[in-house]
Amino acid sequence: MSVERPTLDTVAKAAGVSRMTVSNAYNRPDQLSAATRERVLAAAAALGYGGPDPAGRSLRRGRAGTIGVILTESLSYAFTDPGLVQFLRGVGDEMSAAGQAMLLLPADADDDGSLVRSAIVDAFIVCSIRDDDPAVTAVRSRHLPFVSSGSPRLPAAPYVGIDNRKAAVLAAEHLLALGHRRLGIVGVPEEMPVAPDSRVVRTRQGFAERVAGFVATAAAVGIDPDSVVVAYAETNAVDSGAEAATRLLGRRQRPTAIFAVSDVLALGTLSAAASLDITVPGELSVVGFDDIDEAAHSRPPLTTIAQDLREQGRQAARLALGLVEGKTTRSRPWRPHLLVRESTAVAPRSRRGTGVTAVTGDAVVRDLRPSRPGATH
Amino acid sequence: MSVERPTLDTVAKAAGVSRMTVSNAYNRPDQLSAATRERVLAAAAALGYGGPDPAGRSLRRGRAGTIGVILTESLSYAFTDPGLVQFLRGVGDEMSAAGQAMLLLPADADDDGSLVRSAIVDAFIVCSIRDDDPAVTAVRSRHLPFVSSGSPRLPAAPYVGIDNRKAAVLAAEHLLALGHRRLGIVGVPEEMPVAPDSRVVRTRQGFAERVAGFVATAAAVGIDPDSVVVAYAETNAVDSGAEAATRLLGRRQRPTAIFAVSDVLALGTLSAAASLDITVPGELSVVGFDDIDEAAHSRPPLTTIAQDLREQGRQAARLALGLVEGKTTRSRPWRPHLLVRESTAVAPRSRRGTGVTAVTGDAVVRDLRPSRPGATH
DNA sequence: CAACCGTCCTGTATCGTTCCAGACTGTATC
DNA sequence: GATACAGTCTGGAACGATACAGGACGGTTG
Repeated sequence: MSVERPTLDTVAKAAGVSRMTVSNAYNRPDQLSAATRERVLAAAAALGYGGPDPAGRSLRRGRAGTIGVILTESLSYAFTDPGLVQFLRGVGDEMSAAGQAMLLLPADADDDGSLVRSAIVDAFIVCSIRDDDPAVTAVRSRHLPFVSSGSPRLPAAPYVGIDNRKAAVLAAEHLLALGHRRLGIVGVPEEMPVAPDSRVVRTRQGFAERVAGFVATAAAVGIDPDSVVVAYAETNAVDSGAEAATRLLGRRQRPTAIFAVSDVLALGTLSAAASLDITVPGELSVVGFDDIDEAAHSRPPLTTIAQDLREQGRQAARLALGLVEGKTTRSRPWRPHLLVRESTAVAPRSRRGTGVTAVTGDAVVRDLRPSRPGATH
Repeated sequence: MSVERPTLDTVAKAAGVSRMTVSNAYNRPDQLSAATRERVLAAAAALGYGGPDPAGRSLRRGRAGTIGVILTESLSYAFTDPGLVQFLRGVGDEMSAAGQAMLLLPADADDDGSLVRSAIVDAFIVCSIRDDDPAVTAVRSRHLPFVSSGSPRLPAAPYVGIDNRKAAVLAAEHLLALGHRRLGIVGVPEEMPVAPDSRVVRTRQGFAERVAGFVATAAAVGIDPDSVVVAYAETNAVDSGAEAATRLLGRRQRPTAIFAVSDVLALGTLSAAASLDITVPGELSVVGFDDIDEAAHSRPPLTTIAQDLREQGRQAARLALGLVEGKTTRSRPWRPHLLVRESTAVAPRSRRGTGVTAVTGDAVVRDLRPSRPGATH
């Protein structure tokens, strides 16, 4: 037993052939006779040779056969976010199909970008990381193709994602059309510390845009923006969402409708309402965001802004794989839509006037649409 | 703009230094003067050099800085299994801490093991894949250290996981102690086709052992093993679980207690019961397996066999990282335990005799414990 | 003045593979 | 009998990086 790992040369010598023949035995069986191949593989087995070293191959070929996925947060947190998991699932779909592997890189363990710099990949997919994060800087400096996804849209890179502001408008329109005038929002701070002990990852999943879009839409029909109270959850987790919603629902004039900037938070909101014996949608309407799997199975099933995160993941992967091949496909922005389930209903009869003229839902919706469609591009 | 990517040599020539000095500018700033370093980096930037190529480094250093995680199924399916996600989360914890990345390899896209053979990693973690799967064969042939996890325990490799049979005994003991005698099981076929269009991955997450352990325990107190009906779900998913449970609950003599071999299936069972207006735990007790996050939040909260999958992931990662360093740490087998929440209760008064002598819970439990503890090791 | 120091930098060898051009067979073709 | 031609196999030259040994140099020391 030698400590040295055998190489193509070792095997070649043992089998009495050239190095190249050994390589061919593994990679191009048609380039040598079956007998020779047999002999070579036998020699390799005897030496405990593990097959051509991928590191050598990757160097020579100039391809890694791997796409790097850079996650906003620690891997640990990433897996707790069902939306992100859906996205990764989509990426995985395409990777499997392309026979490639995916390398998961946590941005939070990578203050100096060293993980990114040492990743043996052909391209990157960057998930919801701000432009000024060291991980993004590192990606740029690698001069490898990359795709940005989620939010924000990184300059000079193909982007997969939705317009969060516009998406939130859909939620607001829906609730206003149902007659709701006392509105609340469960949000997440712009820069969310992922865990108490982790550095503040400069993440931005578009939560702020969602809040802004919602408030602006409400304001457009005469609702005082300051009356739309935003309760911030500490993190994007069910428990935090429940905690924030409890604060909102404990207020003197509690809202009749809550927009949660993610389904996870919306689930927390449902749970908070249940604890306080507030019926949904009878006394409280709840709209979520993302349409994660659980949204369909909650009680009641969640009305939400659906963005097909899995398909977005697929598209991001296709884009990245295409870039490796030198294709510069452009992707169209993604279209979210409102998915009405059972967590929203007509506003309960208010105990006092709201000061806002009642309008029919349809009228409101029409009024709120951009007057010059497409001009916002 | 040249098509050629610049290398250390290109930069060295441009900066008027040796190749090694450029390398040091990136990797060992203390090995050269600040002025030279500045000059080198400026030249690199001007040329659009992306920093030392990790492929070359990996070849030379003989380390990849990456652990490969081989998943039973397509990446797509993997992300839908909360238990597996928890495990991956644990792996991620350790990887982040060690400053390493994790490479996700779907076994199903890898009929011939080519993905495994071309993975640039220092070690593998194999998740719930049978010994005879091509992916496992490929791992073996790589002669790299690897850890097996879940089930089955692969020969000659460190293992992280529980004894599924013993774990299921805990579930059976609990239900029997509550007086249940008409028992049902929601299981998953031994070889589960992950998706209609995918090859049959030869997976085994220990589901069969769980069924066997449960039935044997019931038999030990005089229950006819054939009376313990097993309904097989097509896949390990909530909907499939609900479908299987519905079959079980539609039987003439419907069971008063159901053991689901995973929490996901148990959640499906709860949902099926709700649809059929069967109260849990009043008319039906349900025990799950895994203790995924959702188990605590279901209605009612799920009694389950807890195995700390996240911690198992951590341990698997530590083991793998250790093996790379040449440490041959041995791990002890993992200990599952029964976590009683609110989905189980004393059996409803039976409408007819069961033919089994009533025994107290405690007595049953004691009787069922192995007579020679430790002898099964 | 020789010996020696630390700092900064260079040159060569090597990691394990694959590409490429060509050489050597033996058979078929003109 | 020369030519062409697959089918096999070989040796040299990259691929892009790092390890390592050592050289140049200005300065200190005895």
